[in-house]
Amino acid sequence: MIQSVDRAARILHELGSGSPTLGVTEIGARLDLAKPTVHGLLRTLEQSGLVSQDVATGRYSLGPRVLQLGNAYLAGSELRSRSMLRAGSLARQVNEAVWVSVLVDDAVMVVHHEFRPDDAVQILEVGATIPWHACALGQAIVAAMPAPEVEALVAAPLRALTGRTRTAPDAVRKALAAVADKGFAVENQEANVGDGGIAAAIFDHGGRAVGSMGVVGPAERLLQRQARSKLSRAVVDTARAVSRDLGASRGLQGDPRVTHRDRPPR
Amino acid sequence: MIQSVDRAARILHELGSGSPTLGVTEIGARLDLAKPTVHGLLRTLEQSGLVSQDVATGRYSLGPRVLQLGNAYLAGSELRSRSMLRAGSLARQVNEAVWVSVLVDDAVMVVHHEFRPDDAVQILEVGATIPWHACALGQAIVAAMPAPEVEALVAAPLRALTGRTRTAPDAVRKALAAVADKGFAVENQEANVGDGGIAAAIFDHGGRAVGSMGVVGPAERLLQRQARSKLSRAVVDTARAVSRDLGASRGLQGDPRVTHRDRPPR
DNA sequence: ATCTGTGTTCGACGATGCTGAACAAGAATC
DNA sequence: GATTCTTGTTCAGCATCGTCGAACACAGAT
Repeated sequence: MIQSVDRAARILHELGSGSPTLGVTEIGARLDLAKPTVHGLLRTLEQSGLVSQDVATGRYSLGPRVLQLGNAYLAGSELRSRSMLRAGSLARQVNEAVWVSVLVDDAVMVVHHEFRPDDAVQILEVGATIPWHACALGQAIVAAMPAPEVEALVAAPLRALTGRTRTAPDAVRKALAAVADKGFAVENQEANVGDGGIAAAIFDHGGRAVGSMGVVGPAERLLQRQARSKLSRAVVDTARAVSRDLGASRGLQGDPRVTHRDRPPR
Repeated sequence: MIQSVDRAARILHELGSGSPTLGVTEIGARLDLAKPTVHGLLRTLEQSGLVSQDVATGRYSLGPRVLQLGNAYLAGSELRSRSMLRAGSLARQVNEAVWVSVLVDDAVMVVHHEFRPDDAVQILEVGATIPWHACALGQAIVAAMPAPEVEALVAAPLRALTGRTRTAPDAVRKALAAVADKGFAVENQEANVGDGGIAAAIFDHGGRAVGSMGVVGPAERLLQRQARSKLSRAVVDTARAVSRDLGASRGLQGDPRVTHRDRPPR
């Protein structure tokens, strides 16, 4: 791992989380780096457009190029491109908003947002992140991951977003087991009061959970008995169809997780 | 300038433009770097989530974290946050879609997209880029920039996107002079056939052009005589209001570019 | 089975980035 | 209004850290 690049990435991450603008000294304190070191890193990042400095205050913030890169990521995302059509069909079929998401660290990030067909004005949520344990999208992915990775996620401290968020490790484990058993996850106001969701994992050709998709909306509408079963079936079917598309895209050779080199890194 | 960080940024840029997935050798060839060098950089970027590797093919692509950063950039952008309300008013007033943009290198990037009020289904264009010389948003910004920077942009080769795109340096200079004179730019199918736009620059407290905003839509609707003058006045007024907001946001002391001599009367 | 292609590892050279101290400017304090 | 904190920035030298050539393991094509 190359030191300076890692530090630069850490600076970007710091600028992206929390305060949108930081000073050299502040960054140095947070990352435990000398002031001139941070300065040099920021200067090169600025030259690449990844960071920009406010000429008036001298403080630094993320540059426009990161947005451009984010857009390029979306444009090139195979999961996104392969799920868009089916997400549209699902949204029209059940008349609800549909989200497609990916796990990054301990949160799911929305990579596609299909609007609820009849709602006029809606906010686009692409790029937004939600703690994995507080939404159906996250629970669906995690429940389908290998046990050791799941344990690492469950063991970390889990923040409560509403009064209904599960934070106790045992409760979360139990919930995940239920999700793995049923094949889909249901969330009832665990992230935002009033909102709920139903989601299922999406797998690639090697059986790895690469993301999830599901419906999102008012809990009372989504989670009443008859809607619930209809929605969950539709979601599971669509997610499975996307998984099939992903698997078919590259001739189905064996599981890449157990192929060649199991040599430990370094 | 730190070498390794600059190279890492260049890799990201390469992954973001053109082919969405690249191999180590290919990147090495494009940037004229040794294979192991590229490999080390990629491994570090991958660990930060900025890049991800396809386990099956071994090729690399942008990682989900860049999208997260892009979202953080939007959330923290002062230009965006200060123009959103006024962009909404403008869109409702003239019943057209409104874009707010920033210049990055030789293209404008859309940082905010206000939908045309009565259109039901529209595609969100935030993060998209358009060559500066082929749209009103770009011409408005560039016409308001210092002469040397303008010259550098005009001197570079300009690509034609439609039959109406101006590419000859002299023609572009003439157009920019007209824009600077009138205070707004008009584009007629120079980027996409059928589409046109009217835009004006946005300035910060130091008089620097930090972006632009304008209306976008079918050329025949926007550019007919009476609509054109009504729209251009509304756009100019709104852009000026945003500029005022930006200037007022940090107590109006003197212009930082012209030392202390020209202190404005208070 | 051979061969070119890939991504990857290793080790040693030396360029390269890190650090502590010192600098100029602005803001806040009294 | 002078003082005393800050802040972002510059400059050196030493040692670290990243770079590169050659060699490896595997995949697909010949």
